[in-house]
Amino acid sequence: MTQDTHPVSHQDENRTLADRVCQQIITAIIKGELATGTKISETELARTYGISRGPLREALRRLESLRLVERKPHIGARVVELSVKELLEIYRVREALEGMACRLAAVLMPQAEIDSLRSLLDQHQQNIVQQEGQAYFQKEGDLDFHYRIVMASGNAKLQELLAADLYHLVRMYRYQFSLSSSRPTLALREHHQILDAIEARDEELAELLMRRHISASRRNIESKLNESQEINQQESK
Amino acid sequence: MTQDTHPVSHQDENRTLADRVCQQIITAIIKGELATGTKISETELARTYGISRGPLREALRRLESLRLVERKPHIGARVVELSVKELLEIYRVREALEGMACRLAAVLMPQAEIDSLRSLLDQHQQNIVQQEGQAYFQKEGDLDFHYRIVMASGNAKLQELLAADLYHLVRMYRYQFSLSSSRPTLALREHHQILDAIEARDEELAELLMRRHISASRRNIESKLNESQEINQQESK
DNA sequence: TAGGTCTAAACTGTCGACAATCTTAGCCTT
DNA sequence: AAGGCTAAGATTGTCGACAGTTTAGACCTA
Repeated sequence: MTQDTHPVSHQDENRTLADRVCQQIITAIIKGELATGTKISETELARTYGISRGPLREALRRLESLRLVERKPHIGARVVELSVKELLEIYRVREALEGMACRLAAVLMPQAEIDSLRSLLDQHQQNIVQQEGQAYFQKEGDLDFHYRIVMASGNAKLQELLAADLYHLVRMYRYQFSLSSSRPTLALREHHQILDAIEARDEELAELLMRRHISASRRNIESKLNESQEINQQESK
Repeated sequence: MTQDTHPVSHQDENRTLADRVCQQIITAIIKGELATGTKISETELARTYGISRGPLREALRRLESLRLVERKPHIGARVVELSVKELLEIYRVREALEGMACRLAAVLMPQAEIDSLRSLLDQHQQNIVQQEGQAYFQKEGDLDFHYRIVMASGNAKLQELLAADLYHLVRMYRYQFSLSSSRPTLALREHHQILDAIEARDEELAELLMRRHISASRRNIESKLNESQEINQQESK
């Protein structure tokens, strides 16, 4: 997802210290610079970013609400562990929420936005052909498509849950598991079908297709990850 | 919702100051003791609870992630304003998420838990008859039913989004708008039907019925609130 | 040598004070 | 008199220090 499509406006030097550092840590975590499971020392991290522990704790608390770190009282914060199980859970949630978002978008999305989104898909097509591959597409471009539909739902709660919260985790999993779609052409066709349904103002179909699309992604990931990688799912009491 | 069915275990005197105060403020907000739209003074509220501003800010941060307060940098925190619009948005989200939860529960919920839930519904029946009315039912009992199904989904993300986050807001709206179901008997019958579908392990039907159930609630609220009350939907830039 | 206990170091939770920003009230200008 | 500017007050953001808890390691015991 590109920076400027993001809901939070980043006219950087106006915000609070905790805000900026929080954003930095998010990036570091998503890109894996702070490895999963790492214990985060408040003192040390505060020194690293050149701030006091106060703002840093605020940033950590925000990261906790994004489910990027876990905190336990008197023990400390660690970067979350990724597990196939959780990833699949997230896809169930996305199936439900984005399905609803798509249904609402089918009613509300202005024709102009539909046209614009259509051209975005054409651009994705170009990228697939040019790069002969899946690199760009599933990594950021795919989220752009989903992001736009969520925004078109006109439902602030949906936007907040998906775009502001869940997508951080999705991006993290993609980076760390190197998840690029093994089916970029198929996924693109599905995107077009979804947009067709929206353009036809067929809410029922739009929701159905979006749910199928995400469900297919989930099953794809499921079969791929269950055989190859074996991510350790730690238990924590 | 009763205290002990809650996910966070409250063996009170073991937790941190911010934890306890956070819980207190949540209750105060939900019950309306801190009126909606009220500006929260950190200094004053800290004095009220006899703690320093540090833990209080942590509590406020937590409340922000629950969407019970809104914070703006350098300006302060205020209790959220309630609006019909947001309440309806929440019901859309619930329809999507609880529909999915119900689908999963239809596969996973153990028979013993189904039986237990059935007896809970019987108990609700008693309450409706005894109190000749809707007071108890929709207020806390209804959430108990939904809560149990969400828990039976076996999906931690769903549980977290619904039970830990969204239900606080739902309870707040119920308190403040005095929302008790105008159709307790009908709602109870729907609950039974949903449970029937789960017991029959019919995921498709279970999801459908739950979505209809919540959707009906939404339309009910919609028609009731749009005519009678006129909640002011402030704009904030 | 294995296990348990105790002690010390490290870390998180909490507090009070200072700095930066916003708000408000008064004054001046037109 | 109305509107804008300025300065003082209040409030939030940030910092450094202290207190309580956890953790790690050494020492002792069996």
